[in-house]
Amino acid sequence: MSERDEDAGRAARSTRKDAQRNKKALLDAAAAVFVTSGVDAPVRAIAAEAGVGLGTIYRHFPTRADLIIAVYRHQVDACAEAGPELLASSATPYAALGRWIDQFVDFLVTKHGLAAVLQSDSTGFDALHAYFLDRLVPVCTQLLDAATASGEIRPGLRAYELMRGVGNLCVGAENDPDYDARRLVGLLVAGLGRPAG
Amino acid sequence: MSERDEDAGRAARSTRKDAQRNKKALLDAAAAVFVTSGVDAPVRAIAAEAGVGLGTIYRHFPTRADLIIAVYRHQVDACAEAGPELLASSATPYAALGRWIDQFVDFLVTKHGLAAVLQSDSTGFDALHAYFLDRLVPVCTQLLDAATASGEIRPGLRAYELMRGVGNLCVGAENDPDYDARRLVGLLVAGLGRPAG
Amino acid sequence: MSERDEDAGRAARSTRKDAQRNKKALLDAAAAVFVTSGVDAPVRAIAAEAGVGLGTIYRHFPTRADLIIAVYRHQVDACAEAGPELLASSATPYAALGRWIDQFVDFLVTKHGLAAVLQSDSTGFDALHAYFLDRLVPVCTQLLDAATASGEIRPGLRAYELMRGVGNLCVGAENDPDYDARRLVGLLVAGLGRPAG
Amino acid sequence: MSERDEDAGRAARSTRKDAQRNKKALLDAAAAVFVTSGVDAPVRAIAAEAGVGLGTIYRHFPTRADLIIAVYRHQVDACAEAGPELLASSATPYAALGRWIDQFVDFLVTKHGLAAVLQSDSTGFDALHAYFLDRLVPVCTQLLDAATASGEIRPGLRAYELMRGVGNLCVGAENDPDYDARRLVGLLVAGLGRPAG
DNA sequence: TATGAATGAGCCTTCATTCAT
DNA sequence: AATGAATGAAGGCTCATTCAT
Repeated sequence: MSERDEDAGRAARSTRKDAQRNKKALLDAAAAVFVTSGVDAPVRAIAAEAGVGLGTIYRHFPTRADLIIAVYRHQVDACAEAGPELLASSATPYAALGRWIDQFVDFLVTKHGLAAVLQSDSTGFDALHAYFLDRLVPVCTQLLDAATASGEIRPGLRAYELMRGVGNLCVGAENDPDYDARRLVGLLVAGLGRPAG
Repeated sequence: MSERDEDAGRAARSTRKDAQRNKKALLDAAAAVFVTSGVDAPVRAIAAEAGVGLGTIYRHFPTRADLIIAVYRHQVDACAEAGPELLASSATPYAALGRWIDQFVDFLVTKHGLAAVLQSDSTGFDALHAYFLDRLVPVCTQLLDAATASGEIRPGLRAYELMRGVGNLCVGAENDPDYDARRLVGLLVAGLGRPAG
Repeated sequence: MSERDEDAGRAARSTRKDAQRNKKALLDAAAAVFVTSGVDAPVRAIAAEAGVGLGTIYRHFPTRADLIIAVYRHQVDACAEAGPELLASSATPYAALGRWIDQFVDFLVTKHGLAAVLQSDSTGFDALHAYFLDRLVPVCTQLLDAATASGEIRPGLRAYELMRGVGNLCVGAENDPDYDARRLVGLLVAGLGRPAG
Repeated sequence: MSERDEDAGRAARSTRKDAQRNKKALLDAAAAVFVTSGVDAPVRAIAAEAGVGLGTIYRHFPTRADLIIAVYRHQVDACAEAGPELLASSATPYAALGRWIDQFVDFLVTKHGLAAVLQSDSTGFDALHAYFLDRLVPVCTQLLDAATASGEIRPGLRAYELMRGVGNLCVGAENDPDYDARRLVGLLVAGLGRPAG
């Protein structure tokens, strides 16, 4: 809008496109590297994967947490948005909760090192940690409340605690063929159900 | 009983008291530092905490795995020995399993970073990881089998998976007042119980 | 001629002047430190001498062998190229051999620690050792063969052995005013001459 | 003889014997380790080879040079003593010189790292260096003077320089089957001979 | 006296981060 | 804006040397 000059305008615009392209490339590269080497991967590795310079990473994402948040924001948002939808489309709130947890688990299990971010001591990932919880705890709370109201589950478990538990169960799951995080989460959710009678 | 496993009898490698004191100090220091900074803590930090030189660590524990194993051996052993005892003294096998898991959780929760060792990708801690599983999986299997035989739990969950799950639930538990690992483990064990009817 | 072997043309890896300056400074510093402390000198010492950080060395020369080779490459090349020229310009092949050896000695004597690289047990300098020999042994062989053919020297000595001998005679020469490596090499070459009659 | 007391005597005597035994064991061990790993071998390795404690080495040989000197003293002495004998028993002084050098080479070549001690910059081995030269240079001078007097060799080369040259030619010889130090030393000595005519 | 435990300087190497180009 | 060169802190490890036992 404000670029009308011939040269300055074109330059500014093309620059902006480059920047956007770089940002996208960085997010893709970071996602790929995180899967391979975890969220602690060397910055260089990410830059190399993206085919950009080191400085470009720091320009777009001053801290590592900024990058991680950006990488996973879309998926976190999708997960948050799925909550109400599942509640509306499922037979019971407990069923919705189960499905929502399943989706959350799918997300975590496919992102190496991501589950660890849910933990309280994720040093250096505070912003990311906070983002996760800010976005997801309300949704989870809504599901828990509904299932409690319907009498399907025992009351008392807070969403934060459930999410931490689910997150923890997913830690390291992708590397171990003998460990099925989904199954254990299933047991956890089953244990949450009000005992018959 | 197991106190003398290493230096059985008077033919111990070293009888020097200061050396033994240092070894003990190192184990205590390592335990403390592991709580604070995890099992990847700098060797220097452990040496400083113990008030000994760097070389002293390398003398007593040539590799990091040696140190970690030594730090937790006693407690792992105690946990292993508790299995049969609980089976004998509890009302039902499922109750024994629950108590044994409780004891295991108590152990893990008080030793930060330890739970992480149960995970499969504990790079560089293979020896420790193996020690844990070699020692505890058989005990846990015995308890699970008994509870399955008594019809109290659904069959099919392997001890390794249960222990990994419990271990995971305990990761980071000690630092977060809002997260009660025991409670979540309780839900997991409850979920394991055969649904009434 | 050989100046541009590495960064041939304008498509050089890096055009940054400061980087080139640093690389040059590192080569000079390494050469100087090698004279003082041998080719096993601490990396830090070389970095300090060059006035650059530690990482800069590792960037330009990932391994110590890379650095040593780079330090001496030009001179080795010059020496190799001088062989045929001397053969063409000298009165007899034996005279050419003598002059070539003189040049080689001049080279070695002014680069402390370099002579040691000719030795067989230069642990960790295999690449450098190989470079030296690959480059110079053929030249020396040519000179020896010519001098043998002209009947000026006794046959049988291989170029490798002669070069090792000359190299050895030069070890430590620059630090000792009472030791004249050139003189001793002169005796060696004289001894190689076919006895009159 | 002077120990007559029952306890004190036995103790003192046995102690003295132990000490001698240890010193001998250390010399043998050091000689063996020097052959294997050079004169820079870790002190620990020598102590281990000798089956004594670290402190024992330092008691008997406060510095590394002390140990090296002790290890080679006998052989240096033997070499020194061989000079006059060879002069007396050989046909000509030049022949005696050649034989003496041969013996010296035999000595150096069989002791890894020893030849390097002849060099001027043998940092930390100054005492050893000095011992070598003090002992051998006079002998070598005597041989050179005699051969000069007999007109067999060109005059002017000092004993120190010859010995340095021979020592240098022997550096690293034991590890390289393609390098025959004796042969090269032979050429050097041949080159020393007065040219016919 | 002998032992070997302890110390800590010193080296190597990696990688986050800054900044000249 | 982008690049990647440079920096240097951080951490692992090895040994020479001292000194309590």
